Amino acid sequence: MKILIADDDPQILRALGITLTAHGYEVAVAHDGRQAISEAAAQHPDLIVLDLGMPHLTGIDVIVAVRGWSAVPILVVSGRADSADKVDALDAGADDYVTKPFAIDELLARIRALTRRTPAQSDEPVVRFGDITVDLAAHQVLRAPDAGSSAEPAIVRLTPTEWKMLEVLVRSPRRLVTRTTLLTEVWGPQYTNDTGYLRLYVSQLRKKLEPDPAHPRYLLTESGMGYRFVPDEEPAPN
Amino acid sequence: MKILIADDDPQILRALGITLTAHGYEVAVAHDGRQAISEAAAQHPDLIVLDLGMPHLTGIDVIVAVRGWSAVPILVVSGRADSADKVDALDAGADDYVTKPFAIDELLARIRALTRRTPAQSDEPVVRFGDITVDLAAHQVLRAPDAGSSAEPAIVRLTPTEWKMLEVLVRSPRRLVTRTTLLTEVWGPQYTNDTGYLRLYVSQLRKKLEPDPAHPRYLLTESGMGYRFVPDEEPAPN
DNA sequence: GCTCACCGTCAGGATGCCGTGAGGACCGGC
DNA sequence: GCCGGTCCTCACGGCATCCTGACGGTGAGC
Repeated sequence: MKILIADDDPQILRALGITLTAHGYEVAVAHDGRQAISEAAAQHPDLIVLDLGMPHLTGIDVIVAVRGWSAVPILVVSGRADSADKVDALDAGADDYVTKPFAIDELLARIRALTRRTPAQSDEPVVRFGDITVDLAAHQVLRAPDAGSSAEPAIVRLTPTEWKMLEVLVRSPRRLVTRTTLLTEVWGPQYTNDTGYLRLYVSQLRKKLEPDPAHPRYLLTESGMGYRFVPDEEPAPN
Repeated sequence: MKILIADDDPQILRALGITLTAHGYEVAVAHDGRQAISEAAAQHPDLIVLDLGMPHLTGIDVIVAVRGWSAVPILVVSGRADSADKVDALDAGADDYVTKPFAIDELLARIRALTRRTPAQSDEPVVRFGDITVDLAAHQVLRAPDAGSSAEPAIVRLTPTEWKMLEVLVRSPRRLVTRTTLLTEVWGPQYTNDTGYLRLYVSQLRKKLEPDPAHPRYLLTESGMGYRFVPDEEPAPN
């Protein structure tokens, strides 16, 4: 769940960012109206927390611009408590309006209320290699059936640890992933020196994903350093 | 566009009724919590303006009850400005919270904001799997009769908790639903660690929905991660 | 050819998670 | 007050997952 915070006060920006991150949200920021619009377009946030009093563009302009192409929930935060301001913002397309100063608990509750109506729709990518399809959003791995057969794609069952490991590798295609980063990402920050699980789980992943586990083609090992996920470049029709 | 106003103060009730009628809304009224629930069920309003401080039932109870079967927008009006009250109401399922005294213009703008958002999601689908039909809009689950029999579809009775859980799963077909998201969606944002209810309700849902509860086909469990609803694709030959 | 470090794989046991039944607490209806 | 329904707690058997230890293979350096 990604939230875009648009505010020209760096202090508020920072405080809000910390709070939202602590509550499990992914956070993007913008310092003025123009940036708010471009970030909203680039990041596809699931919600926008928008300060009305920003330079370059008024908050109303930002709302109208974003509403031009997106139905993302917009929560306006403003120092002005005048009802005319609220009416203007809400009628421009905002979904909620909170006046400063506000209780952070209330803001969080309002964020939950708004995101409750439009759940998820994350645009996580789908990674393909060989006859394997990794769907990051659905947490699912599928194996395409043999060519010519019209059977269903088969579900590849992964254990939680196997999945986390595959996720880390697949999110950094073609890049070397150090043994220590793999350990900390999958098992936690306190795990730093390998005692053998890495080799085990790489082995099991290869057994489940590689066409020929003995000669890996996608999950490569860099001796002494770590592992590397390499998707096949061109389709390789041969 | 029909709005249900629930308030025990006849003066406010009357003033709001006149204003809303003048703005083209159809108006229904309730004088206490119990009546609010029954009117909401009978009238199917497009929005509910709910006073928190009513006799017979607290406003929170009304929200929870209505949310048990309906997603109608709920705008809470209350004399209490304490942020804890706001958080409780919003987390119970309210969509907005306005403190008295309020400007009538602002209330109207918030009503417009809430009603603007809902028609977009009026495409409540009907989900089918096996001999089960889940009607999200009607909040009903039906089991088709045996083939050849000309009997009526039987209604499958679900408790409120079972329904919420099924709804969350069915709304994300094929996607893994984490244990924590299930908990927060069904029991509320403050519930985050399982103490066993999840397993219990999944078990009961399977007992009511699965053709063979011992070998689930639609409500699958991903050990260590969560659950997944998988509708059947095409018949899947061989 | 030898050593050594590193990697891949297998099997077995410990741990934690899952499904399910029984029973108590609570609440609204009669 | 009694009763039916719903929700939750607790306990137990079964199983998936995880980790450990051991063994063999490979390649680099000498």
